[in-house]
Amino acid sequence: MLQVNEIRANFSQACERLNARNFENPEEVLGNVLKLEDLRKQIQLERDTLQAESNTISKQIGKLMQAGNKEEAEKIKLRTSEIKTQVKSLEESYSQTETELTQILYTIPNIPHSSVPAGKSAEDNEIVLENGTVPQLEEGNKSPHWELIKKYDIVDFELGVKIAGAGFPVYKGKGAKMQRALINFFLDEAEKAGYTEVQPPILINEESGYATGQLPDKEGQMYFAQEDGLYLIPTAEVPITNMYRDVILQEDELPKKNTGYTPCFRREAGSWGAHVRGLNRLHQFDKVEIVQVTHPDNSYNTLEEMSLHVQGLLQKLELPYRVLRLCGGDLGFTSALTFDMEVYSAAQERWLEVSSVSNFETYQTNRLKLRFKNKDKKTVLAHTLNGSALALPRIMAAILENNQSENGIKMPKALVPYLGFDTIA
RNA sequence: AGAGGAGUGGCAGAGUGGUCGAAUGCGGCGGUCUUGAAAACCGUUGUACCGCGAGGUACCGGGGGUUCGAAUCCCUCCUCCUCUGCCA
Repeated sequence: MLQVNEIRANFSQACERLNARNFENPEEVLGNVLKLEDLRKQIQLERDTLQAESNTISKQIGKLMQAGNKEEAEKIKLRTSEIKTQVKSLEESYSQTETELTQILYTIPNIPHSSVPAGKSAEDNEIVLENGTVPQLEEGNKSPHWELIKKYDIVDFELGVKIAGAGFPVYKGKGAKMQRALINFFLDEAEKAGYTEVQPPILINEESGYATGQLPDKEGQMYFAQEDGLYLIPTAEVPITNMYRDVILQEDELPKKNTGYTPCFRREAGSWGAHVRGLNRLHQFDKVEIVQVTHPDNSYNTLEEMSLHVQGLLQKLELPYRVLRLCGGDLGFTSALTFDMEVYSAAQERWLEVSSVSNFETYQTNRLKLRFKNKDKKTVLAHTLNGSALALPRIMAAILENNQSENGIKMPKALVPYLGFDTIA
C-alpha cells in the first residue's frame, strides 16, 4: 500500500510513473486519496476537540461526586450527553472515510522504479543479459519434457488427476529424487549466501494475505479453505515476509535474510493453453524462496545481489538463461522493480520463467508495519525484497530437455552429490 | 473436542469504576564517581494519529456494549497454560 504522504510529496511524479504501468487515471485516483485524507484529518480534529471537552467534564464530575455535590454533577452531565451523540456520528464518518481511503489504496499498485520501461506486455520487457550456450539437440533426441517424463516414468500426470486433478503431478522414482535434490541444493546455496532457513505454515490467514498484497488483488488465484478462513500460499513470500509483520527492528539487525522451501498453490483460473503442457504450469509446485528485509538505502544493491545469487544457481545447473527487466505492463502489482530469470528449454525451443526477483520498497512494509529504528532513533519503514531461488518444475523441464541424448539424460554435476546418480536412463 | 485458569509497557508484575499511559523490580539509554570496569547514586526510557505550536485523541489480546467516566463491569471472538479425550 502506498504511503499517502509520499503521494502528496511527489504527486506528479507518482502519476507519471503509474502511467508507465498503464494504471488508469492516476491523477483522479491519487487526487481522491489526498481529498479523503484531508477529510479524515478534518473529522479527527473535530472529534478530538469534542472528546477532549468530554474528558474534562468527566473529570469534573468525578471530583464533584467525591465532594458529594451530586446536583452540580447532574447539571454538567447534560452537556456530555450532547457531546456523546456528536462524537458518535463523527466517529462513524471517520471510520467510513478511513475505510474508503484504504479501499482506494488497495487498488493502487506500487509505483514503478524510474528504470522500469513503459510497456504493455511481456513483449516489452527489456533483455538485460544472456548467459550460457543454447544446446543444439540432435534429431531423434529432441523430445519435450512431457515425453521424456513418460519415457523414463519419472512424473505421472494421470495419477495426479486421479488423486487430485489436472496440474497436480506425481513425481516418481528418479523424478521424486530430482525434486528432493533440487530443494536441498537450493537451500544449501541460500544458506551459504547467509540466508537463515525457515519452515513456515503453508496456509495463511486473511491478514497475512493483505499485508504482502496478495489480497485483495489476487483473491481468485489462491485456494481458500472456507471452513477455517485460510488461504493456501501461492508463494513462500507470504508467510516468510509476514514473520516480520508488526515488528520494529534495530538498524544494526538489517538486513534480515531468510530462505524457505514450501509447496506453492495456484488456481491460475482460465490460463490453460498451448504453452502450459507438462511441467510448464501447475496448480501445485515446489519452490525455494529468498526474502530480505533491508535498509531503504541498500535495497537496490540487495536486488542486484539477489539477482546474482539466482544467476549463480542457474550457472551451477549449467542452464542457459537470460535476465529480463520487466516493463510496467508486466510488473507485479506490489513490485517497484522486477528482474525475471528465464532458462532456455531446448526441445520446446523457448524461454521459461524460473525466477522473479523484486524490490517492493515500502509497499509491503507499510501494510506490514515493518519498521526499524534508525540512527536518529526515528522509526522508519524498511524495504522488502524477494525472489524465487528457484521454482522447481521448469528447472526440471529444462534439465531434462537440454541434457537428453541416446544414452539417457545427464544430470548437472552440481546436482549429482544430491541425487546419488548422474544419469536418468 | 470438553472442563478450568490466564492474557497489562522490552521482560517480570501490581492495579477490579474517576487525578491510571498505568505502581514497583529488571533490562535499555544518558550522567556522576573511577586510570578503566563493576557496584552505588541521579535522570531518562511505548506506539499511532491530529495540531505551526502549546497541546490533544486513541491504545492494558481483538471487536462490540453499559456508564458522565472502563485496564477495571457485561457480551463475543482469538491466543496461551493445566487436566481429560483424540491423534501424525
